[in-house]
Order: sequence, then structure tokens, then C-alpha cells
Amino acid sequence: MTLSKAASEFIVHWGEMGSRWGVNRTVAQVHALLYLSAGPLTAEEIAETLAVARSNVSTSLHELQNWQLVRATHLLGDRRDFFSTSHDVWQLFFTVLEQRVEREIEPTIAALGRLAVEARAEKRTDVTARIASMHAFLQEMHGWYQQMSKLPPSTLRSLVSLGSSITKWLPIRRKAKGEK
Amino acid sequence: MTLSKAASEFIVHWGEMGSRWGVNRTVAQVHALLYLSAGPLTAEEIAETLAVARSNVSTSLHELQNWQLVRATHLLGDRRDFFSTSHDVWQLFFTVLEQRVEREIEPTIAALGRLAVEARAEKRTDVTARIASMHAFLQEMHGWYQQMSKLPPSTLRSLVSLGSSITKWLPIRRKAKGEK
DNA sequence: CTGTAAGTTCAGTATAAACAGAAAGTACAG
DNA sequence: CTGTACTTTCTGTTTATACTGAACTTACAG
Repeated sequence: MTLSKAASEFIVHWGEMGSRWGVNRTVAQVHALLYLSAGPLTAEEIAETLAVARSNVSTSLHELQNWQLVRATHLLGDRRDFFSTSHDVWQLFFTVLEQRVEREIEPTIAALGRLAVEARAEKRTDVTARIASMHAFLQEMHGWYQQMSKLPPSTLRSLVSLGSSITKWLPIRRKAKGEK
Repeated sequence: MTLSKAASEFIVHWGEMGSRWGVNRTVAQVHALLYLSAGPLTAEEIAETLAVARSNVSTSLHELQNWQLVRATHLLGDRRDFFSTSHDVWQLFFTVLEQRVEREIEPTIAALGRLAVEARAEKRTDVTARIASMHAFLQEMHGWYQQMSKLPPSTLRSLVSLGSSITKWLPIRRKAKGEK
């Protein structure tokens, strides 16, 4: 399979973006290719198109499957695995978000909770306060994320398209005297 | 300066988190140290505390200053630079967000805009649609981000603590017949 | 069984990034 | 000026990770 110029540039750019966000370049490129592809592809096709080793594609596809971003499908009378990803960008976004929250944010919150207790035991008041602030912040954001993730996608999209005009609907909140 | 166990673990964890999100480990550790520190520190102190080369600290501090996360201050009669960062987690979060949006998201949106035009010219209808969807998604999120970033911090924090209950305040929205 | 096509795992190599240490630069005190 | 304290820049080395190619495994057709 040969790529159009635009497709190829898209894939290259996606690979670079991946690198900047801690995602393996090949993994990101494989995902980008599947995203652009009209139908499922075999590992062989992916390796040829991206000009990387078959083994590298195998590993990357496993990684993407672990991230729940790619799934394998089969054709009657064909032993090969066919791989595909969602074309729904919102869904992709939430999958990645969900995975990163689960793998990185939640363990970090747990760790900070422990560290705050530890710091307090060490009587380092300032350090304790700093760790606790970070912990509280992550917990608050996480709580918000969890509530948002439970809303139906259509509501979520409405909230995003409303933007800051959402504040118009809220009960009026004014700063009390002396409140900073 | 010697670190308490909790402080040291916090810094190590922060360094690891940095790595996973495409931030240099030392850069993340220096920032974590400054975050925990009650007052400004010299590069020398930072290098000793983290046990890394002075030159590495110098580079990392420059990087952090480019990211607007750290600033240098001075003491009368002291030629050394003293470095510090905000202790306000929300502010730190928004600074990082702002920088990453500026450096990565905005250029990506621009690139996708160009690629969508290019794909259309190549008459690759499916690829065009896929690139355009990604472009539209990023634009929508970016628009939302921009509006949110203009709200006063207190309003923003209220929105986060409201969570999904915000939907209660919205004009009732029901799915029209046949709407999916 | 045997051969072939597909998929996976593994060991070694290559690459890019991080890092240290040395060298150079800068600012100022005396 | 000269020496010292501090900072930056540069070069070579180290390290971590990505990646390849080969060996190995599995499944199945003939």
C-alpha cells in the first residue's frame, strides 16, 4: 500500500507528536496509519507501508491493543489478523485519556497520599503542605474527570461547544467583600 | 541541603512522571525540588541536592525559565542567581498547559489544516475526511481551552468543583426523534 | 507428518537523548 | 589589571530506548 503525500505527512507528524508526549514513535505512526485507513490492515501491510520491521509492528500493535485503541478482526478463510482503530476522534481521545489517568494519574494520587502522611510524620510542615496541595489538586481534577466521563458523549460535546458561555447559566456568583 | 525521605520520593516520582510525558527527568526533578523548597535556591544547592552535574542544572533551569515555570531572583550583595517556582498548583498547571498548547497543539492544528487541503487536492476523499475530523476536533478543544483560560481562576475552580452537576443548570436538552 | 504462512519473542545493534566534566565566558572585588 | 566566584557552553561519554533480523512458536493445508 502506498501513501498519498498528505497521508504520509500526517503519519510523520503524528509520530513526532507521540515522541513529545512519551509515546513510542512507531506506535503512534501505526495508529495514525490505521486511523487514516478506510479498512482493517494486516501487520505485513503496515510494516511495508511504514517501512519498519515486521517485529516492530507486532510489538506496536500489542501496545495499541493494550491501550484499547486497536482491535484485531478476522476474515473467513484467512488466517491473518486484520487491525483497525476507531475513526471517531472523540472516542480515541477519551480512550487515551482514560488509559493515562488509570496508568499515571491514579497511581500518582495514591503515592502523593502516602507521601503526605510520611511528610507529616517527619514534621516537615512546609513540605507536607506542598505535597498535600498537589495531592488535593490532582484529586479535584480527577473527580471532575470522573464525573465528566460519566456524562453521555452528546452532553459532553455540548459543554465543550458552549465554552465559557456556560457561566451565563450558573447562579450568579459575586465576590464577597474582602474575598481575594 | 539534605532532603527528607518524603521530599526525596516526591522528586523521584516527579522525575518519572516527567519522562512519561516527554519532559526531561532532571528538568522535572529540579522543578519538583523548587516546588517543595520553602525559599529560592541557588543552582549549586540544586546540583548538590539532586546529585547531578552543575551544567545539567544550568540547562534545566534555562529550560524551566523558557517554560515560564521558574524565575531567577537576586539578593543584595550576592552575585548568585536564586531560583524559585510558584507554589500555586493551579497556576503551575495552567502554565504547563498554556505552553504545551502553544508549542504543540497550535502548530498541529495549523499543519492539519494544510494537510486537509492537500488531501482534498489529491482527491483522497476518505483521507481528507479523516484529517478534517481530527482538525475539527483539535480546533473545537482549542476553542474551548481558550475560552476557559480567559475566565477568572475562581470561576474556573467553581466549574471544576461543580463537576457534572453543572448540567442541572443548563436549559433542558433532549434528544430529538431520530437523533443518534 | 511436512511444509508454509503467520505471529511472537529475543538478543544484539543502532540511535537519540541525557549527562558529566572541562573549558570558556562574565562580572566584579580588591 | 588580576583573581575569584559564578554561570554558560561545548564535547565526548553514557544510558535508555527503539529497532532490526533471526530464531522460535503456532496453526493449518495438503
